[in-house]
Amino acid sequence: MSKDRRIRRTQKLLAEALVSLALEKGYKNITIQEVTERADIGYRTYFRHYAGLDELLMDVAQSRLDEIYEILNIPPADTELEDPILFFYDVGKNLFQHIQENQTNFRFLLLDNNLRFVLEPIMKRARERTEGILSSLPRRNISPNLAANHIIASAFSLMRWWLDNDMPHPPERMGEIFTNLIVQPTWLAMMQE
Amino acid sequence: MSKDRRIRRTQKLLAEALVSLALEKGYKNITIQEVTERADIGYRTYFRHYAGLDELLMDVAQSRLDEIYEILNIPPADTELEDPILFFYDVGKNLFQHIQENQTNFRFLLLDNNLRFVLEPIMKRARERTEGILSSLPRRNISPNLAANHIIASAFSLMRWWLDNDMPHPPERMGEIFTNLIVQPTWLAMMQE
DNA sequence: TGCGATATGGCACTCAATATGCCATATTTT
DNA sequence: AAAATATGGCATATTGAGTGCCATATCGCA
Repeated sequence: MSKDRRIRRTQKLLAEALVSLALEKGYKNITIQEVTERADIGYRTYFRHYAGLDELLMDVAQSRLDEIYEILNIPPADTELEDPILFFYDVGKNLFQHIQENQTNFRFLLLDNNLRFVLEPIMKRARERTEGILSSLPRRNISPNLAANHIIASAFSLMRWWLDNDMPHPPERMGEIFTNLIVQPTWLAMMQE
Repeated sequence: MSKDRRIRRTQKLLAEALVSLALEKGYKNITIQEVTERADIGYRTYFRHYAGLDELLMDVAQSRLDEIYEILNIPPADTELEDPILFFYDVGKNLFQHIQENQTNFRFLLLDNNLRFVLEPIMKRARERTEGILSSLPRRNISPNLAANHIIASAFSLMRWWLDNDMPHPPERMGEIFTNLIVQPTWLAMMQE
């Protein structure tokens, strides 16, 4: 916990105001003034916490990311995975499960086109981790870098499709689709040909 | 050709200034003032052509899109394709070919994270056309809508990877990768299981 | 070629929003 | 209870968007 209760209160209110406003009108169309008004926090106070809107946004994104990493508990990069495909399936299933339980925040982060820049570092990290896993494959007609890029980008587009269509399948089914449509084919495309 | 030579001149200069500035500092960080200065066009004149920065951007995007449609010459939606997979391969190959020949404009449009909102209508159109093609398949364990979403989103991420890594493969090879990594597997995932 | 139409350029101005300094007040920590 | 710190409100500087006005330059067309 950070030191002062007032700080936690202020930042919590600002974060909630940002998310709700962005869901209503899009991140691009909201101002710091609006956020402070909805949060019922003095305009002047905002700048004692964040330099601009993007900083608050980054803070919100980091919090959601921390929660995700906590839940997925991905093993460190030098760990030997006994069944990588199963690993991806599990991660996918848990991921979709978590998103379902925190819809508001993930609709905000994933569906607003003006928030892509926030996801960039997150996707980069995921790509690097994935590339590490794929690099252990013997034959590689497609570079692990490209394959990792494909898996992560496709995973994000799958999450977007799912949220955009009001989650027509349960998380388990999404894990299967992720495996059958993305992971398994990438694996095969790297090996065969 | 649009009517007045002065109009064409002004809009051309503004478009070039926008692209070069956005490539240097990112679309998010440029102002109308900067664009008019670099284009050597009066600030006041800008608003006689576009209501804001986004409008000029849309104009640029639309021009590139028109060029692409011209080159790909996609048959109308009610056309029966004899070999859909081959169709996707050809489109992919020509697409990568065209991007290679117009790098500057496509780096600008595809790699700037703050330009995603411009691509949205373009991707929507591509998704709808693709969904139409996939809907003719008999067995469908995965909905044509989801499959189309996957193919188009993956195609865009593939283009991005290619530009970001300074085009390590020729367009023909990219067409193959598009087919082997994305189109063919999607086809199979829809049928089998 | 010349003329009416139209596009451009520059200036002054309003408006909206960011951003900061100052100080009184409220809340928290110890 | 006292010292430390966070907040709120006000005044103000700054930046960039957007507009009205009018003189000038360029264009299309007869």
